[in-house]
Amino acid sequence: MKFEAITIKDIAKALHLSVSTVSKALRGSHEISEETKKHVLAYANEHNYKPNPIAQSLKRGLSKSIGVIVCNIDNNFFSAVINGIESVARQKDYNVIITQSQESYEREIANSEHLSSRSVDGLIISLSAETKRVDHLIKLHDKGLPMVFFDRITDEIATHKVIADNFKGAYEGTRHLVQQGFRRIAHITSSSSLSITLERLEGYKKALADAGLTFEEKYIKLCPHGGMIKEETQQALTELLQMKDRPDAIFTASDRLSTTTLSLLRKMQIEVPQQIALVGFTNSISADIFHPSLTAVVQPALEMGQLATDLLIQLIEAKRPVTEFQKRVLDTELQIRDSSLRAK
Amino acid sequence: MKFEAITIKDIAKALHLSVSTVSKALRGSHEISEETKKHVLAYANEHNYKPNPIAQSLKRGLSKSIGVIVCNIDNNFFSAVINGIESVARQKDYNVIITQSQESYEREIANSEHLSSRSVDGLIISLSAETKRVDHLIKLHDKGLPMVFFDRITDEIATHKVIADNFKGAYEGTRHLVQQGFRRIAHITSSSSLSITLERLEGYKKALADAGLTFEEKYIKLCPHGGMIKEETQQALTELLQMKDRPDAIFTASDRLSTTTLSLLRKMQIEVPQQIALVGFTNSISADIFHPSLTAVVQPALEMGQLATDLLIQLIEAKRPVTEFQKRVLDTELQIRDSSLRAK
DNA sequence: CTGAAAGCGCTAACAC
DNA sequence: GTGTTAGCGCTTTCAG
Repeated sequence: MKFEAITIKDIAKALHLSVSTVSKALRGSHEISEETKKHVLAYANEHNYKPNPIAQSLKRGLSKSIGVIVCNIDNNFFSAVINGIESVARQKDYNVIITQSQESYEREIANSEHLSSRSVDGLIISLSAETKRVDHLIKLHDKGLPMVFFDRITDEIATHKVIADNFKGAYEGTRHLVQQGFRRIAHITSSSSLSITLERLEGYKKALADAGLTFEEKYIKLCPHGGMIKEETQQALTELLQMKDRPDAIFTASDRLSTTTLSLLRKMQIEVPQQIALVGFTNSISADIFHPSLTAVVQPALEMGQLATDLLIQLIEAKRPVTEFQKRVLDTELQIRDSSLRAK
Repeated sequence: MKFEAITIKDIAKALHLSVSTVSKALRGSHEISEETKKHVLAYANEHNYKPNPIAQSLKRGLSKSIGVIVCNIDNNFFSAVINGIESVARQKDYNVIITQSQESYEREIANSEHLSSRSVDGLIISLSAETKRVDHLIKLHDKGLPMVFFDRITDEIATHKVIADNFKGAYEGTRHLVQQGFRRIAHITSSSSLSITLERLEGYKKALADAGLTFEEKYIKLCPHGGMIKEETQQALTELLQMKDRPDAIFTASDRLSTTTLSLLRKMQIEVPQQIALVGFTNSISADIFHPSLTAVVQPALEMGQLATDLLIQLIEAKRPVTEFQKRVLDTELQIRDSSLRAK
């Protein structure tokens, strides 16, 4: 089975014109008489002619589509980013092809190779938690494939980048816990190779330092798969809770980590915030109905997606090679709820 | 800027062969000598040759990509379905292009037209809440575009369909409330034009009937935009709560409606389940950490996506027109949590 | 103002 | 076993 559509040739035949005349007429060229144009347009509309985008792509060497690689769609942060990507792409008449790395380095490589080789005009990427080397992307970038990074970025490729103000977000989240009177604040975060991990860690450290609290290495727990593997989070949490100077608060660094931590605490019947407080990065639309409602550092996910797409399309459509690259840092928002409030 | 890649022609030139020889060698044709094949393969590998998928598509008249139209990605049910679609598509070497209707009829039409006209080989669709007529899809289907419906389906197009057992899911959810001792059970649901609305309503009614409870029209509240517009849900809820024989339980029919209802009840400081119990269709991965944890009718979203994709690819790759269509009905699961438990 | 023809990268008859 | 050629649908010189 295949889908049959009307082509320029069909129109030409029906109207006793040449294909080139029809082609020009359809695109409103000045060299075609008004009358001919009218005929052609009328016939095209009537028969619902749509140019074959594949043929156009082959001709132009551009596919009018952009590829997206995120770790996982099933995550409020990334789905909101994709929402943003989609809206801008649609408006500029680009298709969006979404792929997931599932935090796997292998799959990230496979996806990037699949998406490249002419089938997309550019790439929007957030690195997987497992990714430590970006040679696969450097190779594509060197060959001229435009790309924009967001959220989990790399310094090794010179191109546009869009991130939230991770330092500030983490700083504010941690400072809030300090202000509430918590003193032993743990930090559960992702793979140490991710840019966001470092930035958020720095914000956390600074907030402690500014409050005169000493930073304790033992309170930092890494989850190399960013919460995709529940056991990692379980393990991190268990270790924290077994310490003799057990933390009185936790600051989690990502969407999945935040919800998983809350879920695990609940299973262990540990009361939040009475026994341990919690603040986390999350874009969950349900943070207000969690038990307890979750104090959240929220990223402007939609805007990040929109901006990344704008920047990518600029790169794709640039007449001359772009040499000045932007690193856009958008503000986060701290939404204070019950999970971080000091019991009176 | 555009992405330059090596072509068959380049290989042919370098090896002093013809393009057809190279083409055949690359696909391991028997008519090519082992030696030539070896040379060609070696050169291709070395220079990282990848066939241009656009040219292949144009040639074959197939794009090896499938289009998806869902109302919204930012929703645990749909993102999980997409996860399923993606996994099967990837495995069978198809690209997935995801679009969102945002529950808008207009956008559904625009998306379906955009995706068709040869740029995708088939469509996987869940209808928007606003959609009452499916002429736009009938037109495409009649032209030979394979499509598979899931979740929100239509009877007007003869093709494969994949749904959850909405009747049974709603029946079990409602019966559970009855068993817990609730008697005035309201039902907040989506647009009356959606198949899922009807099926779930029937399950709800049957459960009441089997329990000897009389069905009350006034306890049914429709949200024509399926929860996308918060005010609709707000309105529905307010009306229910102001009744003099106010419901003692609510059964919500979709992901968004369930979380929005819970959120609104919390804002109004109405205790769940003490003042009103709640059971809802939802695939939220966080239902266990809601306040209270939410009793959920869960759909096998991943499997639905996988199955729909399998069926679609069968249609696309069928040698002869398919005339026997399947309607696959997958089981739902009732996860009982606190929101529906009768206070002792 | 209109048409013929080349070519985007690839495949597949059909020659040789 | 290898090469020539036509053609997928479209755009774009270049002639007429």
